Amino acid sequence: MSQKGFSFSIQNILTRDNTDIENHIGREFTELCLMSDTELQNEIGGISKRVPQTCLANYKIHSKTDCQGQMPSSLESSQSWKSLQRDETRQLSERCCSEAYTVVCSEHSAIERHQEVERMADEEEVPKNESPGPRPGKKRSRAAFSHTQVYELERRFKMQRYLSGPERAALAAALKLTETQVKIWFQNRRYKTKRRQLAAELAAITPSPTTAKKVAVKVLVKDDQRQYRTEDLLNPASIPVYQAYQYYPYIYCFQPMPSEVSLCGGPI
DNA sequence: ATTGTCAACCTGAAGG
DNA sequence: CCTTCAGGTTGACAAT
Repeated sequence: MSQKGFSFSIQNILTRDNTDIENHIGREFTELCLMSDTELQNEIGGISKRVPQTCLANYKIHSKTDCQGQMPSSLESSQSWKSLQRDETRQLSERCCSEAYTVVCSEHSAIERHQEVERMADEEEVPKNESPGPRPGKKRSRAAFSHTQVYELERRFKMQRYLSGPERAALAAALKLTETQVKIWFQNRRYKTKRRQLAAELAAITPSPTTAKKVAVKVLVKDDQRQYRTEDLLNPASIPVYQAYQYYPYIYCFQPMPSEVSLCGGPI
């Protein structure tokens, strides 16, 4: 069975369409979800080097949800499921479980409750009117939005690049995010789009290094020896050109500089 | 260890 | 004054 080049799509996960995955792996979800972590790793670990852990977790959670409504007791005690609920793997489980699990389960999972408690704690620490600056003594956190949240945000962004206040509030409520998170996400997304657009335009007009134009330059110093007299330098036409250097339009920026000085007009 | 990604954050400007 | 924006930076995290 060849598994090379196969990877899960978010759509697979969101729509719980397991057919593709099962075809590639040659096993059913229900079989996989009863395996130990090691067995599962051996079975499907090589499918995607890029997101093995995420896939594994999604795979397992999917298996779990597909076994509803009666959860097999073997699953309940499954090592990976238990591990997902441990603190050290909380982030992984938040990322991978929230959407798949909550879609199926009407009651809140332990993970969701954990998220809620954490969110409430955060809101208590930072009053709503206060600007969200760095909190002294507390490490900056970087939430990882779930697949569903990102999918919905992207979908909405495709439709409209800007949200009104009520639209933002509605979307935030629907995705269980704060309005600030949605606002920042849209800001970052717009900036990202612009950056990529600029990069693409730049790439279109910038010649590649292999096609860089070669021009002649004069060699003024060689082996620490001046090659020309001062009067020669005042009369450049007398100096023969050296052909071996490639032309880089911004090469004048790359002079030896003190460490505090940045290149090309940075802060001095 | 390095690199890429991205949510969070900062600054300054604009608009009400 | 407050909010939102663009543009940029920071820092956490995962992949390599």
